[in-house]
Amino acid sequence: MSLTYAILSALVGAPSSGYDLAKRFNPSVEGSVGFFWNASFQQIYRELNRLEEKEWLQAKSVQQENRPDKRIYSITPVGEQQLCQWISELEEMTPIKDELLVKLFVGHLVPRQTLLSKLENHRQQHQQRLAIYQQIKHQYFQEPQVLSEALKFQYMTLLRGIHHETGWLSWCDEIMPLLK
Amino acid sequence: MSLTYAILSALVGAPSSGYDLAKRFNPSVEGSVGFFWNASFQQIYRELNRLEEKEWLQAKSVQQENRPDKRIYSITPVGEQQLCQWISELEEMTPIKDELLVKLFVGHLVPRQTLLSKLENHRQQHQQRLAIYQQIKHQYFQEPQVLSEALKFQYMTLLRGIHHETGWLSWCDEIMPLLK
DNA sequence: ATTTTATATTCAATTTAGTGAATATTCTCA
DNA sequence: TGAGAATATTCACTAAATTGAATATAAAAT
Repeated sequence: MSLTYAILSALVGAPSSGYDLAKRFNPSVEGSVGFFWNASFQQIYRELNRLEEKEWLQAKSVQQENRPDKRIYSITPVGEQQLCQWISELEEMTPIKDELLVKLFVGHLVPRQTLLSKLENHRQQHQQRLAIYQQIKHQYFQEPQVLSEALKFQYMTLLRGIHHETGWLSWCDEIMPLLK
Repeated sequence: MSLTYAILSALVGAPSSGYDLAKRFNPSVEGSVGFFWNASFQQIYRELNRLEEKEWLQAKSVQQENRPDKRIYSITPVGEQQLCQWISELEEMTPIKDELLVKLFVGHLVPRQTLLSKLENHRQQHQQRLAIYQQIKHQYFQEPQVLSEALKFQYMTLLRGIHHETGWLSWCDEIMPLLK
């Protein structure tokens, strides 16, 4: 259900085409909803059509000369009202669901090197993702206390990404010695 | 696809009924797969039937006197082989998908107190979950260096849970002042 | 001139996940 | 004795996610 609201949220203050949205739903784009939600372009276009039909979004066709024409979606008052209501609802903690941990749980069934390689690989990926987040932090959020309201909230989600990645790194560092 | 393998993993060395499995797929049961995967009992029974049909699992009916009869599932050699092959495959980092962060991203649309209450609530839930994990750690994993191979891997997944919760707590502590 | 890449979107099919309702047995507690 | 809780499982429906294919325009690269 949340893709609905993730799209609505992404469009608040930033009307976008499906194509642009799809890019923003990718985790390595700055200031992006990709920090905390992701979806394929097919999912996004489908959801945009549903939301337009419900009139939570409205679309404006834009003729372009240098590229194919596109449709820019923006949130309607009804959509914003629905979004606000959803925000106010109670939500549960998101449970962990992670393939790597399933694999590790029965790690004794495979050679040690298999898992060690996986962990080294994951560690590196988390390190890279963290570097992206840190770069965004330094570029756009040098002085958090002077940010606009809207940006302050985006900064908080970025911080969540940073804590997420540092948590993975410290875990890797703690368990890799146990594996050797 | 991973529920398949999460179930296979859960049954390695611990044949169980659907009912017992369903309990183990709950995050607050010690030594449990619930640390890193969760599923409803309906999902689990359905998947057990599929896996029995594929002969990755076999079931043994057990008559009981004090309770309704049950079927105990255990992994077959084919199932274990499939599990090992899946473990060896490459997996991606699991992207974050979190409702609370979607809500926070557009937090400026609602009163501050709404989000502050949510954060306090989440902080408390993560704190409680962490306490459960710490308790399990102290009870079963006092001396990690002397654990059996199988238990050492389970310990690593428990540590992941601990890092996950501490990461959430430190994030809450960092952002809550920004919200006030 | 042709291929590739980027922009921009749609449709169909399948798989996986999630929810609600229902059934049956036995124990415990009032 | 009857209600409720715990054990044990199945069926049906709906929603969400995944995958593959397809179409079209225009720029850039070979």
